[in-house]
Amino acid sequence: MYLSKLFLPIIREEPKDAETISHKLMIKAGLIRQISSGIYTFLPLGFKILKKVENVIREEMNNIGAQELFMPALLPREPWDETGRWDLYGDELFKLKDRRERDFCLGPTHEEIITMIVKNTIKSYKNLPLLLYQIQTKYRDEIRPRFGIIRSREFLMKDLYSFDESWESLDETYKKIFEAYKKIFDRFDLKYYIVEADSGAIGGKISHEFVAESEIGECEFVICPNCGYAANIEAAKCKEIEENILDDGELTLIHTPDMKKVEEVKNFLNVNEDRLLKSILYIADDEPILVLVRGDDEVNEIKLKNYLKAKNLRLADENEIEKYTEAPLGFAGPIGFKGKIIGDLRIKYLKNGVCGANKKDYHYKGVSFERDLKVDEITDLRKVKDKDLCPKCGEKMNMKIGIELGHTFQLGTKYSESMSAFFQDSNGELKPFIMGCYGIGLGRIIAATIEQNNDTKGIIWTKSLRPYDVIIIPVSVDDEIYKKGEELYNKIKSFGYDVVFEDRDISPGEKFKDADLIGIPYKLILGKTFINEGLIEVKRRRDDKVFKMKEEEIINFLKGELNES
RNA sequence: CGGGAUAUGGCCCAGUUUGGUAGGGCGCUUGGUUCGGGACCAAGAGGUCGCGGGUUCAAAUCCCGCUAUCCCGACCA
Repeated sequence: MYLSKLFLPIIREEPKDAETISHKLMIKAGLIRQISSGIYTFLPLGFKILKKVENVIREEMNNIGAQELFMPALLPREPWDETGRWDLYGDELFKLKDRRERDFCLGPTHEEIITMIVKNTIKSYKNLPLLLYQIQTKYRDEIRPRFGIIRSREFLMKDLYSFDESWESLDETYKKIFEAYKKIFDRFDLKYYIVEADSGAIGGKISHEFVAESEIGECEFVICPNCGYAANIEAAKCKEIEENILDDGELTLIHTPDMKKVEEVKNFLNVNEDRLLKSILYIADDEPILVLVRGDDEVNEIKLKNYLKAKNLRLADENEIEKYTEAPLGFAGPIGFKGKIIGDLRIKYLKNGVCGANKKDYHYKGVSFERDLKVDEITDLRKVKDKDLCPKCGEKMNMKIGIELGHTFQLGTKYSESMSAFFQDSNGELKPFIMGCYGIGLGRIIAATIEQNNDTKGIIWTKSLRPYDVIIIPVSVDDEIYKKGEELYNKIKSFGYDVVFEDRDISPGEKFKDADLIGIPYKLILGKTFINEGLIEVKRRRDDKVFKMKEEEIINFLKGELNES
């Protein structure tokens, strides 16, 4: 490729609408252009890299016997009604109508569609397990698109679906895919964590997220430096912390006018947050439930929902609070509360604490757990925090964020049952498929790679994503040098390397800057070294190391370098 | 959806307080010089100042409404 012919709009200025490194660099280096919020065009260079991502994933999918297919993005409403997701998915689903006013949506994921296809095709256990995947554009109307292509509304995803005859067989399938995923992220030279994720109240048992190490990102998780336990914040468990706080006090009703929030009560009474008891009223499938956590903790609603096995869980509104606690918002408490009360493990150690009195403008102080509270159930309900104890080994865990690259999920029969997708087992009995689904965000792999590999000059591509192997830069416009460059270009190309020839009539500095920005791993520089010594300089992007060599040594050098790193 | 900010040539911005001929840098075109880390000189092309309304002799600038984009938060198989 002659650089003058490449559609490569490089920008010198910092793009004003980009904050994160990968977003800025992708725009500056001419990889992407924004079209609308969360919607991007991949320009030729970006698209070339995207294709590389795609091919690595495709290879590893094919290696485990998964078969590629291609489903539409424009989908009719009916299958979504069968599983209830037309409504459950909510505003995140892009909905539209055709000219006859029929409802359609743009697919955010394809469980319904794949199930529809398989149920009408596979009737026997003899055809299982079955692995089907596609690499296709997904649409999600995200509340807040962010970080360039990391959270966008249209994005390319590899989604794989598995169909098994039993849970045991699914376990094996899952393991196989899990290993393929590790291979994929290893091939991209990404630093990543494998994190336990929430599997939801219905169906699945196991779910994992593959999270790229990064300063930015939206996946919050904890990791134990001792045993390696890692879990998404939504799913993270923690060990009970045994702690002794103060002696019992005398239970007293105190006037706390207008003190509704933990912060206000804390300041008013001059006590620490950990001495307060937060009482939060939830409505779980129409039943009011008072949830107790310590003042400095927060309720993890997913844990709560899973524990209660509730289909619907939400915070009570103000009217419901008045109705059930007989006091306005801010004064709910367990003492005298008539409904079900469940508490977090940590409140067991509460002594001489403070809680709402179910009476406007009043709290109790001197509250002790054992003496004063009647709690129906105690379990782990709080949102894990930095330095909480590991549920496996008891060490202090660290909180981290990162970029979620992939998610694997055992679904079980959630979709097969609601859509009546059955096969006949070896006894001739009808059974629902045991399913799994597994996704990888392709754009995020590019963004995460850039987040992990860059310097002030630009992107430093890793092995499997580099858009080109080598760029040939004739430094001066000297005719002989230019011709030599062109000759070298043809020669190296003939050995199968992906080469760019810098043929633009611009200053040397700009040639170097551009090559560094787009991150080409090796620059072959023809200039004064060549004129004076007859040698060609090879400069490595990764560390700026310069190697001078004769022309005939170049191919061997490249062979060694490019294959190894 | 709450809070904050922005919108002026392809890109980055100044001009708005105090209304009076729309500016700079980068990029682009042409000619010349230059050529080892974002060169220089000269001449050019390119703008409904986000959109709609209002005030005024006169609006990028003042007033009202709307939209888009970004950031923080809430939300998120």
